[in-house]
Amino acid sequence: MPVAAGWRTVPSSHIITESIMSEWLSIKQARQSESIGQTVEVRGWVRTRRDSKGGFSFIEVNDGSCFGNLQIVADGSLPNYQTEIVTLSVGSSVVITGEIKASVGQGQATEMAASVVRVTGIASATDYPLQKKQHTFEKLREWAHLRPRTNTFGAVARVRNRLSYATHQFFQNDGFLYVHTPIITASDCEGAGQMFRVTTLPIDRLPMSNGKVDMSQDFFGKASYLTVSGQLEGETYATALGKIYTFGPTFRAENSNTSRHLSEFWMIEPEMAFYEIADNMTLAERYLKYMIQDVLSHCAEDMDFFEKRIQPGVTAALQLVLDKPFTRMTYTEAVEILMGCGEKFEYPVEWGIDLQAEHERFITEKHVQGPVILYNYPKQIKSFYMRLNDDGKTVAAMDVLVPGVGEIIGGSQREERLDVLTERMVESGLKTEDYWWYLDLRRFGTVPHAGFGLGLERMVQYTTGMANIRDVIPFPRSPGNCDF
RNA sequence: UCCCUUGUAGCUCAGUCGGCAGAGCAACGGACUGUUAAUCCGUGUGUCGGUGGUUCGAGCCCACCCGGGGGAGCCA
Repeated sequence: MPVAAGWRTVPSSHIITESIMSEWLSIKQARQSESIGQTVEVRGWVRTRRDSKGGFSFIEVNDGSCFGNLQIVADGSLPNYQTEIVTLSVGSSVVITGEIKASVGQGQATEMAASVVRVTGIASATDYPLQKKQHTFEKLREWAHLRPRTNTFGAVARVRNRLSYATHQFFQNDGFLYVHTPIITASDCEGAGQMFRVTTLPIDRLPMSNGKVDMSQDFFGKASYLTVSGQLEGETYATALGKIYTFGPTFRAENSNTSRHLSEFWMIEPEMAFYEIADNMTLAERYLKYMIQDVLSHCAEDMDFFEKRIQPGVTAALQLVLDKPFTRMTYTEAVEILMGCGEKFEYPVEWGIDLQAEHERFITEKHVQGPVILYNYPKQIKSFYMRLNDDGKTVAAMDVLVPGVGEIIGGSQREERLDVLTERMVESGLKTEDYWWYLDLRRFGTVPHAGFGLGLERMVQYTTGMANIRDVIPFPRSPGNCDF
């Protein structure tokens, strides 16, 4: 057990003379019945205070270690009862020493009988924005610096943390190597939408040459951008070290205003040498199931909250994902189902079109009622690096669709044949010389390989049932919004 | 970017036909022998998103601008 190392809010010169009074427990520990009988210290923020008829007060304290609060019973005989305790407002920070006891009241196993209540910081009740009631998520976005103090955002933060941890566990246990791909890149990779420009040029007086901006004078001597994917760089390490994964921030300058898109988000991209499309699907399914299992077993209290207050049925849906193998379906099969289902779609279905949200939703929510892996898409609607199938018209691409969120994973087997890849690049209007290093992977010891990308925020949405992606990342960046 | 919708007290919202700006919660003051969003009594709360216009008179009507939400496209 960690021992409080003389932590105080007094000036540091005073700390040395203070003796260690009692053990510092997290609220999570203090709420467990094994802690009954101990005299300990807890530190956190006041969630609510209720004054009782008997001349004493209940203070609920939370420190983020778990969903629940610890109920503190502060007796009227405490020296600072009238001066401080009865004025304790929501959001104030406290350090409280007392004995953990079995709770007399309903709703909690333990409570603390306070012997010392120290107030480290008052949150003025008239100024503190968070009230002891529900706020809309839209309002809480305006207070993104304070929203982690609410039940919902605390729970989201813990689930997000657990999903990140589970990601590393899963890949590390499987022998994958964590590779850091660059954030700043000079290659307009994949042509995957608009990129953020990175520059040190003065925007009010750009150096011009022949009527165009002279990029040779920029920091890197050429145009550079924030990455939209670490995939191409990831492939270089996979084709040397076998199985790798990246996990980092990704940027898209698309003017997307939806509940499923961010301008800055976190992506996990495994890339595996000697993997074919079927191996890729198996890995994606194992990975998703591992994360879900991990969250269900380690964030039970938070998941109870999401089940009761955010999206009833979310835990049963996740449990179902664990129990059932993912349905695998070719694009062609999906199109046949959509054309024969009798459903009226806004966008008509025919072979060759990119599937619309309504089509994907029908497949995953109505037809399969669970996760589905669609694969072998028409080559026209997919990227140049995806491996051309023998039929000459489809590529070995795969999307994992889940109910509610839609596409959670996109991936493919990569084109390992130099001649086919070069031809596809030319078709796509890309300059092969810009990708000389990428093509080198096919020139020197080329191997079949595959990989995929998973958007962490969409995974957090899926596991928590949170409706808007802006509420599953601490500080959301979207068009027109870069506050905090 | 397009379509729809919305902006009024700290928060959630009502505001009729264009005629004095109004509820709940929070806050504040008080009461109450163990409370769980405690309860009860009392008190106050305003750049009606902004700018301009119509009108004797605009929260309400008109124009433009800004922000929020939902849907679509793009994708993860």
